[in-house]
Amino acid sequence: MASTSPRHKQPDAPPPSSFTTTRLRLSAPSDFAFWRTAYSHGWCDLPPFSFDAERNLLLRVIELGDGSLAHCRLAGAKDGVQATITVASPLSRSQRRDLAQRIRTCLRMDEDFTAFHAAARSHPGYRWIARSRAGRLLRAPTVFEDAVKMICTTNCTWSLTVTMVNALVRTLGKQFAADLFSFPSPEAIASVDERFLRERCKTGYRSPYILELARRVSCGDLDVEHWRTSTLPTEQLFAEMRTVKGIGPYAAGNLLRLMGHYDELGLDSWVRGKFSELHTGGRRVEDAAIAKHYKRYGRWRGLLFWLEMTRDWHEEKFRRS
DNA sequence: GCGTCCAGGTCTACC
DNA sequence: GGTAGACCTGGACGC
Repeated sequence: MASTSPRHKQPDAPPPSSFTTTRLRLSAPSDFAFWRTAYSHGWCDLPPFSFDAERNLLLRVIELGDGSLAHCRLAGAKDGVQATITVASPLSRSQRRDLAQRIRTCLRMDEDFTAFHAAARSHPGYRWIARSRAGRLLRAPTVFEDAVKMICTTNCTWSLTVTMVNALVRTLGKQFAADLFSFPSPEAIASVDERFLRERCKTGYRSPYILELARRVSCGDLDVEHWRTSTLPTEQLFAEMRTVKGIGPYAAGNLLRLMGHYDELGLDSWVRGKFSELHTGGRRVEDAAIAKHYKRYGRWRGLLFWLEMTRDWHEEKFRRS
């Protein structure tokens, strides 16, 4: 998971004016908050996502099921999301449905957070979560993209993660317009070798892990997309994720959160420091002590934990949410 | 400017 | 099961 707050940069250049622009209105439950979701962790700062913090916009290129590309400019609306879509040729009805569903998946618009917000209200220290309608965590259109990005967050600084993902997108993604690309498919990554990833994408020792994941997914040996709908108990899903090389306890714990399983914490150095800052006056604490602290919150502990760690991102920078 | 050291998760070999 | 070292890069630091 992105363990530093996203940094605002200039949004990508707009698509060519010769393209067709259309609008989609996506309805959401009353406890949905667009910007709380878009800015819930660092994914909004990793290509193909980008964001405009001045105007509260989330942007990205999405690849549809038929391989066509659409540039999406997403904004919060009174009852959901307003999407401004730019495409090379007009969307068919099925393409519009496909695109709408992918946006809803990224923003978790069809998930029920009623029980979570009720749980948050029952703890005085977490009532702000329900009030601010927080809880939905942004994710990619595909689990494959989430998994590759998660591997790219391991054992490095956030700036290096941005470098790696940016290079993957620019060298192996499909180009939509001058500076706009999709995230590369498993097949695209599987088509190159380890040296390409090391030298062109700067993924270093993670290269064989990313390559193996891409090859297993592209040949059908591993179905990561079913992780989002899996009914497996969290422990088993965690174990399945751990079979992917490069996905250790931290990466699996954070991926689980993106799959809607919130009983793992997914600790890294940043959240350990943040926990110490908030709870022990800066004194270093063992992972077991952090786990014990959140155990009382049951199946929601991983989400309450994450929202507590990142609360100041919104309060200091985006008070409008 | 250059060299050295360190931080950051995961894997593998070894005990 | 637990531990140590390697992996790779960028940033901090000292010279």
